[in-house]
Amino acid sequence: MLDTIDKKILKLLQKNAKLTIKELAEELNLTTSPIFERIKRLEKEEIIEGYVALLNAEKVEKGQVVFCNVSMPIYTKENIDSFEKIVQSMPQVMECYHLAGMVDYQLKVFVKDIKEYDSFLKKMAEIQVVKVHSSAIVLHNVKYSTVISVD
Amino acid sequence: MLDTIDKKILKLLQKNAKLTIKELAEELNLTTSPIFERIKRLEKEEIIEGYVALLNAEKVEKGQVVFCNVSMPIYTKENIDSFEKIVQSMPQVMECYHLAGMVDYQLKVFVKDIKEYDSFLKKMAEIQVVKVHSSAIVLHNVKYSTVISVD
DNA sequence: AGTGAAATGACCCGAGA
DNA sequence: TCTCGGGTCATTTCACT
Repeated sequence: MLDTIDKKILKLLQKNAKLTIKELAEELNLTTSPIFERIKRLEKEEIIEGYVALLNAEKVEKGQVVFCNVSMPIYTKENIDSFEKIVQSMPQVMECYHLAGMVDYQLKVFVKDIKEYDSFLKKMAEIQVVKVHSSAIVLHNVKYSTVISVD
Repeated sequence: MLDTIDKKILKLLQKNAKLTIKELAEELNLTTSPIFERIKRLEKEEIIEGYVALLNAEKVEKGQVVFCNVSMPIYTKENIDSFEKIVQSMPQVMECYHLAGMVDYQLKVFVKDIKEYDSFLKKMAEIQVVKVHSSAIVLHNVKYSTVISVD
């Protein structure tokens, strides 16, 4: 499905989506046309999901990351759907995973500071179908990457 | 520091970095020049950290997400530096946070399947300065976003 | 699947309000 | 800070290998 050239294109575009087709072509010893066609194919097959700008969270006053662990005491389809919809609409929640383990869900939340996280927790408390189990405050970010290894 | 127009530009580029300056200009009822200048300023001030392509993890055979929680029994500067460097060099580790709480670090790991996670755990076991405390398998992804709310 | 060339369109900059 | 306009460069398509 993906040959060596495709993988190299994906590796490079994951690091820098602003690389021109010409630059990619030079790097991979090809002309622009095949690179162009390959990128279009990777987009069409949705291997490339999109291109986004990444911001510095601290510089936009969302530098505090907190993980919020919640459980769902009454585990029904209605409660699952309801909770997941709410979470998807909350802009502070960057990520949410349904886990196999002690807690049912883990939310990664971006806030300005702990005070703002306190407000967030109050909103969570209003969601009847889940109970906040615990919070884990991030002291510092060791690694954040969007680059998936395609080797 | 950021006015309404800057915030709108950031909001749009976080969703789709392929928007042309012309399209942004039309959306915001301006000409291309001010949009161009503003984007250059946001890049220079590193509010925009970069532009990346996002891939579909399942389609590149990295569809299994696992959170790996580790603790560091002997908490010294040397051990911290050593561990953080190793983590940063591991391509399976997408994210790693130093936490205030029961466990010291949480790693978000992308693997093909549980078998591949088993191999990963064996590598973690070789790192002398940390002990794997627990793993949380992701059943499904409820939300994943790179868009930070700048309102 | 690749090259090369030509048209289309985006980026980028300077002059002026 | 903005508009307008033009030169330069990247993207996209196509005929051919």
